Amino acid sequence: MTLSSVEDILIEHGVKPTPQRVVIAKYMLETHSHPTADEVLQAVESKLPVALSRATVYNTLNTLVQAGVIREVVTEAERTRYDANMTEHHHFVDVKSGKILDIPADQIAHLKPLLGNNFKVHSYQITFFGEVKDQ
Amino acid sequence: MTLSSVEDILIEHGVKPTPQRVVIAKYMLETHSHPTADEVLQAVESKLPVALSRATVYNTLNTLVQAGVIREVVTEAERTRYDANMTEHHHFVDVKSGKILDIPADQIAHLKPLLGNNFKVHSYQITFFGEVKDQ
DNA sequence: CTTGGTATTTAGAATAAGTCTAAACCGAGA
DNA sequence: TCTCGGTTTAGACTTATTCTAAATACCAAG
Ligand SMILES: [Mn+2]
Ligand SMILES: [Mn+2]
Ligand SMILES: [Zn+2]
Ligand SMILES: [Zn+2]
Repeated sequence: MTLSSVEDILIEHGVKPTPQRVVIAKYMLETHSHPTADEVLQAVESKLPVALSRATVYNTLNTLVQAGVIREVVTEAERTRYDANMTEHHHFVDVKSGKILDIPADQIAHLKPLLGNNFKVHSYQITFFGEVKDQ
Repeated sequence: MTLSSVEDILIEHGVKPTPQRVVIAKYMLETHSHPTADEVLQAVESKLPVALSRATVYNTLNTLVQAGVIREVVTEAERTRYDANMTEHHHFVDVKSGKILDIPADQIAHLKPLLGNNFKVHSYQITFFGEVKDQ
């Protein structure tokens, strides 16, 4: 992904493409690792000629979430992760490695999930967000 | 729920029933509110003749999780909630009130969830925990 | 009952993710 | 070139949770 195509994506989403934002968005759009803010900082700071502040990483990630470029992923209480895969999908956490894999939504259309034989599901959790009408 | 029946439950789970643990477990077993550690502390401290330490609340909640008396619920990044409902179920977060409701697992056996007309689902997330076989 | 060892509790310090603040910086116009 | 609003920065701050070290409770053996 070229820097200028990342710029285009930011502009399309109404985000002014500063060097910090471009480099962070580029990293998010290329990785599949569902990184934490700190992982983004580590991965990206060497790509800029100036120092990159932790505050800027958080500011940018929050801006990108607001703009609909990325989303937050909450799989553990300790920290938030970020994900540029905006297709409807869920997550599979490998408890051994901690790695988070994407599961396309249509792949679990029939519950008692048959994800394929490569996944051994210990447990899963569905969390709904919405509104309750009565009381 | 009587104090001694709570004691029995703790003993059955291999947890020594101290006054602090009994009072915390009793509260957890009676509420349906998926409280945070701090909410447990608030609700319970007046029930003991001695001061109750935050550390004891966390120690006890962690002990009860380990023992299988309660479980952790992670619906938001900011803090962990606790739940004594150990039946297979998921959670519905009312984004207006923040309240968390239990959804029995069999109630969503057919996806594209029909929870009944009292729930307006904005979004939902399924998180699997398990092991991946290939890489 | 004593005594000593182990588990538990406690207050407060420490840790760590995330936010806030105030000053410096930057870039698009006037 | 000058100005101004938006952005970035370092570091302080907040807050949930854990850690620490001392005090306490409990219990078994003598
Ligand atoms: Mn992906
Ligand atoms: Mn319940
Ligand atoms: Zn994802
Ligand atoms: Zn529940």
